[in-house]
Amino acid sequence: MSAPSARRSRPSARRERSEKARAALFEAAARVVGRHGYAGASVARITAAARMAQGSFYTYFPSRQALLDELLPKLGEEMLAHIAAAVSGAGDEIAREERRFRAFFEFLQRRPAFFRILHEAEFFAPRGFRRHIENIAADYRRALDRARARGALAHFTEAEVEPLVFLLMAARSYTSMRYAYAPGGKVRPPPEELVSAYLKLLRQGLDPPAASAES
Amino acid sequence: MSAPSARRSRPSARRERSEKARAALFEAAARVVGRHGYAGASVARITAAARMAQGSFYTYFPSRQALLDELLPKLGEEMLAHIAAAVSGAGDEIAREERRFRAFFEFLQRRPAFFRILHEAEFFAPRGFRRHIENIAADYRRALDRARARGALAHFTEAEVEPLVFLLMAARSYTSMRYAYAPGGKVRPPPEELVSAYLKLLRQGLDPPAASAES
Amino acid sequence: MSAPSARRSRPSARRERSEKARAALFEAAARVVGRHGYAGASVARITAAARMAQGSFYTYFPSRQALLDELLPKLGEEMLAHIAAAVSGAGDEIAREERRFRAFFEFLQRRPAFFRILHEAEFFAPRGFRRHIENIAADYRRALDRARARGALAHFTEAEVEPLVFLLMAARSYTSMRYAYAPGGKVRPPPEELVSAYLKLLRQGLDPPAASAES
Amino acid sequence: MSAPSARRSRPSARRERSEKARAALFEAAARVVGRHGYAGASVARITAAARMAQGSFYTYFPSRQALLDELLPKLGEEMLAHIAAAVSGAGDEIAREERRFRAFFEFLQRRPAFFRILHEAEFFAPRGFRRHIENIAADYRRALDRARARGALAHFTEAEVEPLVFLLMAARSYTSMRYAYAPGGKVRPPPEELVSAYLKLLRQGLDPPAASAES
DNA sequence: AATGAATGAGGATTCATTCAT
DNA sequence: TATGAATGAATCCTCATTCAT
Repeated sequence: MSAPSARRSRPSARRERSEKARAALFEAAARVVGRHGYAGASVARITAAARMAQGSFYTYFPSRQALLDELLPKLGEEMLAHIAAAVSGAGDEIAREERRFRAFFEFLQRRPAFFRILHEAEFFAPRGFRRHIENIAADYRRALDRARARGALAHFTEAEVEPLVFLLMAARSYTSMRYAYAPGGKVRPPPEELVSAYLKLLRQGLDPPAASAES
Repeated sequence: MSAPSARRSRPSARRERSEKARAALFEAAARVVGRHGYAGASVARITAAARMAQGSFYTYFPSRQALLDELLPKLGEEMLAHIAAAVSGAGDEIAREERRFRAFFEFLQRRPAFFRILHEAEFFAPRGFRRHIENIAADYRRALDRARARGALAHFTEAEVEPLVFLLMAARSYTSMRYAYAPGGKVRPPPEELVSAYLKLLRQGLDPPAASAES
Repeated sequence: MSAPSARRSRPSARRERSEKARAALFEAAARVVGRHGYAGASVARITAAARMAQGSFYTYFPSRQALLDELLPKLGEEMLAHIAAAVSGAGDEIAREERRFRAFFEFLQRRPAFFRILHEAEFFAPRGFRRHIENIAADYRRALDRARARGALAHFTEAEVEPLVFLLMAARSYTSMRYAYAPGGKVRPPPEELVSAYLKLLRQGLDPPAASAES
Repeated sequence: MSAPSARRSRPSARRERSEKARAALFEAAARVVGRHGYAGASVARITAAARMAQGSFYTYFPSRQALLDELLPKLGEEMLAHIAAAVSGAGDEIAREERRFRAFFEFLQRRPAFFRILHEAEFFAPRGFRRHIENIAADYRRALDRARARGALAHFTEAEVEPLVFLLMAARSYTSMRYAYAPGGKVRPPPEELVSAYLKLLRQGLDPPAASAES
């Protein structure tokens, strides 16, 4: 009764359409979360933004949470790429960290939705958040390991590298909440005092060497 | 139109009972948020935990949000007191910061609910979160100003002190998410590597002075 | 164990205090209904306006509804008095009705709360509304009966007098909703066209006598 | 991205079912308001009467109020149609008004719920009430303008026509409260004395021409 | 595969009335 | 008698998910 090839298109074409729809949902979700937060990212809103029927959502994702949990890791990769590009070719490790720090804020500005997605994910998309943190931390870890191979960070033990990674991540993530976010979803560049304070901390610690020598 | 005081029970007795009920709601809310998060802290659950009728809630708080917003600042003061006690009498500024850092983690362990209350507040009780951050930052700020008066932190400019405050707050807050939280609401002490890495960073920065000189 | 006369004041003094409190609640209720409508006239608001504890309300009235039901009849008597004063000494029955009509609108302006109390009572205080209507109608009825005794309204049968009463009440009550109410609880005087149209209707009916003769 | 029409049931089938559900809610609401009043017309009751889940309500109406506000204008059009049919072909303007007056009461009897819906709407569905009043008044206005074009109502000025409209509306609306409503939601026909008194008023005013001349 | 209507549990809040003090 | 805290039923609305078409 049915004529298979006539009735439906080639499997690959189907696959393609499917991928497109998934991607559209992603895009829509990012926009919606950026504007309304995870809590406001109802399936209704997301599908509306993707110009799709509400029910169709469940063809592409098993649940609302599943999509939300993929959101951050996906954008996180963009962020990593952006930072990697910024770092390439910099001088000593602190110069490289400065590039990373600034690049992080640049990325926030370029992709303002990312700010909200990143910061809310911890509670609204915890699986996604963890995956993202692991991705970023692993990347950072590789960078610091290479730095150590080059002789830098010499006074930190092997076991201290991971904590160090989180301390550096802390610096940019936490301060971005304080210094980058402006009402209305706007994202500002970091004030220079923040960058310089950070760099001084990285170069010499809390106190100048002389002071530490005397103590 | 008003009656002599002998005619009805001391107003103070009522006041007292009232205070008790309010306090019970606070306690209950802290417990509930600790276990279920802010999102799960429905008025129904909170009043049930306080063994009280749902409607009674509104005798003590104008809204659910109002209570939730008071939660963190209140516990934050406890935290501040705990840290202040721990710091008193320590040596140089870095030793003091070590005490603060450790005391922060101690407090998390003593008051496991605080961990969740602190970290979720940013999104579920933003007013309370901001008040808390301001309280903590102001306190920190005073500490660093005193340190500078004693000659420490000499290479930071006046304008860099506030950023520095947030960098220090970042260190403990962000790493606690990674190192202190264990599933089931358990809170662990920080690994020694975290503390030592932090202290090295504060003493000498990323690279030992010699190394940085040579690079 | 008790010394009666020392402990409490004379019964009449008590009665007096009690009356005062009741009156205060009335006043308060009228104010509150005027501003917030019956629906917004919660016991809490009324007692607050009367500077009294919520619970005390039930010493003076068996229920919220009981007070609300007394409100309109009470104010209605004031209104009757006002209208009666205005009518006294006027000429023919239509001149008298003009006085009543205008006096009704004057009263609404003098007592703006009355407007709302009157119009909402039908649904929120139906017993009070019915009592009020009966009072007004009975008064009107007496006036028309006297008019008939003077030879006016000669073409109406005895049985048509009551309907007539309601037709006259209709005119002022219904048109006040349309022409007297202004947003913000303000009450305006009736436009002259309303009064003149009404009087023409009363003097000659819809069509001038000549016209009706010709038809 | 959209599918051929053969693939799923005709959209019209869905549309139809949807219309049916909306209509069912209307019907249910009219019944419920008729019996319990607007205040008792909870979404729970309405949906129960329409044999539908509570949540489904919001597929068809954005809010409870939105439905309630549509109720009266909708029924009002039915009423207008009923009255228009009754009036057609009557003689002079007063004969026509008699037809309208009687038709109004007939409609109340045919649709007993309308009585309550009409009278409570002023406070519980004010937007709907205003729309309804405007509809009715506009219709009336057209009728009187036509009458004037035919030479009737000659002694009223242009500016007095609108007030006149409201005086006529007043007559039927207000007296229906008194004469048509019976406990239990029953609606009675108007007593003949009401009709005759009304007509005498319209034909000759309060006093017969002779009497008024003599006074 | 796509649609969008249907579901129903769950949540915050209000308020008349009761009651212990 | 006066107080004001306590009660708990009732209400509107949201939304993830399911399901018939």
